[in-house]
Amino acid sequence: MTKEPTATGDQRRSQLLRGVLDLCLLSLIAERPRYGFEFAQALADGGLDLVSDGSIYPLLARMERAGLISSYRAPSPSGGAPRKYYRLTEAGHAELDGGRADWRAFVGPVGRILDAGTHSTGERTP
Amino acid sequence: MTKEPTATGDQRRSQLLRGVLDLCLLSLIAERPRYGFEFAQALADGGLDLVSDGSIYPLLARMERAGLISSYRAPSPSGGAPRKYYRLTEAGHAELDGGRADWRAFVGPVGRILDAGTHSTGERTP
DNA sequence: TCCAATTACCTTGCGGTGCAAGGTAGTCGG
DNA sequence: CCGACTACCTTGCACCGCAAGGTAATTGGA
Repeated sequence: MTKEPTATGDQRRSQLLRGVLDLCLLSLIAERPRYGFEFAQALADGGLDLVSDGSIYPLLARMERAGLISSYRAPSPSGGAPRKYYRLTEAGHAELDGGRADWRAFVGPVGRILDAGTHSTGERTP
Repeated sequence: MTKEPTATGDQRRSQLLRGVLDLCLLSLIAERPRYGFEFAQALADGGLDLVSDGSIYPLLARMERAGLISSYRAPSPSGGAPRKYYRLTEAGHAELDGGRADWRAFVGPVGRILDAGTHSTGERTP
């Protein structure tokens, strides 16, 4: 404990986001059109309180450029600058489906590896 | 489908690894001492056939420098260069525990967000 | 004996991307 | 008219996985 580098734990959370953040945004957009500011909140509501808008806007721009989402502007009902809403394109839907599959194919193995030494009673094939 | 950018899907898998790869290595080492070449195989066995040794060795070096693992050399029984085995330090065990917790705290929310639009029959409150 | 194959380890340049911080623009209430 | 809030976007930084290439040690066949 002399001097924990602080980093290790904190930093991983950031790295974990990579490769999933775009999928999360896609999935959130799939529910209904969303605007930029909303995402950070929605993610925090979902339990992912670690993402800043500085990561989200560039990602949205990238995805739009890639043709996965499209945008339109609408005035803000709560006063302030107009919002830029995003919705999925067909390619976006496909990407989301593929991404969900990727995610599942990733979570299983990783969970298994991480649990390998943790098993409590070792039950199997009921 | 005209011309899938190839990237999107492929690339995500790489990014997914970030933030989890070190944990996987730690977990694999926790089972028993391992050497570098073994990891790629072990990960592939576990279903993660996407990691190259070019990612693993620098990571191992980083973790050793961080005091999470320690190494010793032993001759290869199958002929060839001597192997460099790694084992966990106390800090490594702690890191692994913390990391597992981080992982669980991450998988839940992400899964929930990704599944949000996927509900099959719309069952509710059973 | 010598060299080719095998096993294993490590390094280099590249590209992609999350983050913190800062800047711009539009609208409303006092 | 101006301060405050909402919302969007950009810049500089640093990290890290990957592909490709290079080195070292041991074995066995020509």
